[in-house]
Amino acid sequence: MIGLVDCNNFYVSCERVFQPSLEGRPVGVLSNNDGCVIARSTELKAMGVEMGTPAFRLQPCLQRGEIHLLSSNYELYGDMSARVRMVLEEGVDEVEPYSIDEMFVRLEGLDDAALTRQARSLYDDVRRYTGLPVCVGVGPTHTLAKLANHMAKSSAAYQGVCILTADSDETRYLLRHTPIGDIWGLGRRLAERLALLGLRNAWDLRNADAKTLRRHHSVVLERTILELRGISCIAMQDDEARRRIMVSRSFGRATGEWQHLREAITQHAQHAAEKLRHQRSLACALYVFLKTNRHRHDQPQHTPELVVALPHPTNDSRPIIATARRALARIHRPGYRYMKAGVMLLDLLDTEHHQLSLLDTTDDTEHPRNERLMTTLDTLNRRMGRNTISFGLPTANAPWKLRCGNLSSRYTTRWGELLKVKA
DNA sequence: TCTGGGGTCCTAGGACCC
DNA sequence: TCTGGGGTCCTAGGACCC
Repeated sequence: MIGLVDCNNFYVSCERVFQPSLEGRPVGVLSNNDGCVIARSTELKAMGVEMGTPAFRLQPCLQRGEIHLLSSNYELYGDMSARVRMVLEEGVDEVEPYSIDEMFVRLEGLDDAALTRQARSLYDDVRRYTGLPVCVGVGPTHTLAKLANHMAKSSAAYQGVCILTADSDETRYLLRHTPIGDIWGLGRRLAERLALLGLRNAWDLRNADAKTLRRHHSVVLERTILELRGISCIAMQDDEARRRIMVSRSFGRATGEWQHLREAITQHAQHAAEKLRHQRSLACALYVFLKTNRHRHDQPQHTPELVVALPHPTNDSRPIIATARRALARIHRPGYRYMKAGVMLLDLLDTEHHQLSLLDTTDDTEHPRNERLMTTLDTLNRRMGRNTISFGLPTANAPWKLRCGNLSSRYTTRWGELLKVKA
């Protein structure tokens, strides 16, 4: 069987671990730049605040003190996620992180009673050791585990743990009451198209002809149908290496100035290179883009982009930054007010399997030195905080820097920001 | 005034090969 | 008039996820 451990209102819960006064109150966490709501506490959801609501629309509630809005603190959330993973790894053999707040676990060779005990103990352990509330869903396939988790979350009767078998009355009942759009992997588009065929809920789909639907739609749909029947089609993924690495941010204020754009791209290229080294990969190419503010219909729009090859496969920040800057120079057009910039690393290779290029002119003795330099850089930045050492010194108060008006402390990753306890 | 930042997989169609 | 039958690789774009 496969379990899905999903943290409840993850970002909000991370904040509450260190600010217990937020417990029981309507709390939202905002996207970068404090732009819109990306996580909501149960209380905030109950007030009718939708995902993606722009922060400015909530100003009245905020000023009346009815709600709390926090800037997002990814350093904290990332670290809390790693802790959840460690707790799960104590309890089960195989953990597959699916997103920052969800992890699949493999639960094999257990009878019904043992399965229930195991799921319950994962539920208790994560809460006890990290302070985060979770729900646990268990099923014969990823898709059914996902559904079970949804049930555990939405009905208090389950007390946070729901176990579904392929062919029980309970499963049948739940499938009948699950709209197609709520099934993992099937979105709004497909739901609309399937509705035309009279298929409305998961039970209809489970009993539909998988081969025909594959022909008219896609193999993804066929797999989902089989998964709903309890036939596992989605493998656990063990390789953690990403195939693309993207770093992009909206700016705090729009800017068209070359110097500012160059700083933003430099910073993004640096962070991307850091991520690249962390997963032990090399990039062969990169992609750079700029965007103007698409919500400003009164201003001229420009969204240039460019893919360029790197001189050779590398994870060294310097050629990556240099290439990104050259690409920027080619796409930047004066006279536009840009609102977002980004760098994506492409065609990633595993460091181990890399073949040195005949055309690579770097002296062989340079490679180990460059590697040591990058390793030192990463170690310092990891220990002392990101950007302790960086290429180029960004302008103070540059317009491209993020706005984050209500950022909580990085309680678990910065010595200077530890929680203070008053006696 | 103010609207996020990442990812994945699949498909269709073009270019090209024998 | 008639104009094969495979195959691979690459890319853009759609759909979906959190």
